Amino acid sequence: MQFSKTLINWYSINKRSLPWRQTKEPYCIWLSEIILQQTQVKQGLPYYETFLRAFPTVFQLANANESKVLKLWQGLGYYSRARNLHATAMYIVNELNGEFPKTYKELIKLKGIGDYTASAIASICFNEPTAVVDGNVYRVLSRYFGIDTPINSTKGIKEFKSLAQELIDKKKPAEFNQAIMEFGAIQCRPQNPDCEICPLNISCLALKQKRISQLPVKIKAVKAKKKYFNFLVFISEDGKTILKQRKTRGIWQNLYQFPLIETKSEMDFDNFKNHIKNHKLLENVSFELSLYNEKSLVHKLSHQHLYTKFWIVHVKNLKTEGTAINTIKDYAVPILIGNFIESFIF
DNA sequence: AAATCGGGGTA
DNA sequence: TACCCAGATTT
Repeated sequence: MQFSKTLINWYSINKRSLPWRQTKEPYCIWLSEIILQQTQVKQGLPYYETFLRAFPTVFQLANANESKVLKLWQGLGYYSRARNLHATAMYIVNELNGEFPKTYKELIKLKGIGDYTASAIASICFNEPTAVVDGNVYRVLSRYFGIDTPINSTKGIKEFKSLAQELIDKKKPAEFNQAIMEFGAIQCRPQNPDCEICPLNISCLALKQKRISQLPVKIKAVKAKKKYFNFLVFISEDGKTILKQRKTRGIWQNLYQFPLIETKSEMDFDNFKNHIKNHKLLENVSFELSLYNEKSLVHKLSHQHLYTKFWIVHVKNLKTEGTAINTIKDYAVPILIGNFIESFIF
């Protein structure tokens, strides 16, 4: 197959020098693959360095507290990746004597490892010919073969996986898998790819049919819902505030935040002051309320747009234990909270 | 099968 | 704005 040879040749010339390409250590490859899920290389790179420095092997990662892992993950998003990373590290150390499974079939049983990551580790570390299908692969295959099956449909997922599996170079699975992904990231990029210099332009069906900009096809995402978040930033006279760990399912699980009051609409000062007077943290408490941001900060997530206000609540004493303000930087918080903490003068 | 889970980058 | 990113998991 000329397709595979061309890709591998292109890769040998054009691949970026990246730290996880200097090793075949399963721990390193696993770590890099988890970090890079739905994450661009530029964004994930510093996290990879940080994690490897903090946890050089799976044993250090397994022995860490989840809070420490989440703190280092702060800002990268999709925090279930960090929780699953830590849980799987503990499983590998405690149940597998620190040794990684060596096959796709065993790898995919681990928390946080799905079809893509199991294929990546199995091929890169253990030379198993299992094809990876990530966003890059969907794009390259849909264009080159002119396939308009939606890539996020059940049919599309099976179809592209099957096609990639047919195309993989079984003698060089690690090379092929990384080549097609890198090719998608660098050459066959989402917008305005330079098809003039593409080594596959002669036989690319989408180019021939002028459908490059229309492929791959993807089923439309649902529109994000608006939510209205009001954070209570307590400040006591003895230098404490209140941070609470999110234990509910949903976004930011196990991260910390200021006490949150979600409302049906945007709150103004008088409205909100009246709204919180019966709040359990303010019962029989004299407090002085001020609003940090008159205009809501809009924090956009994939499925929610958070219209956020930070309300400063000065009190003499807290009704709970509280957290010393000079230690709040040690807690893993959503970047929305982190940005506030950085800019606010306590 | 569809929804959910982040945050940053691009055009 | 809309879409994308070395996807996985839950509903």
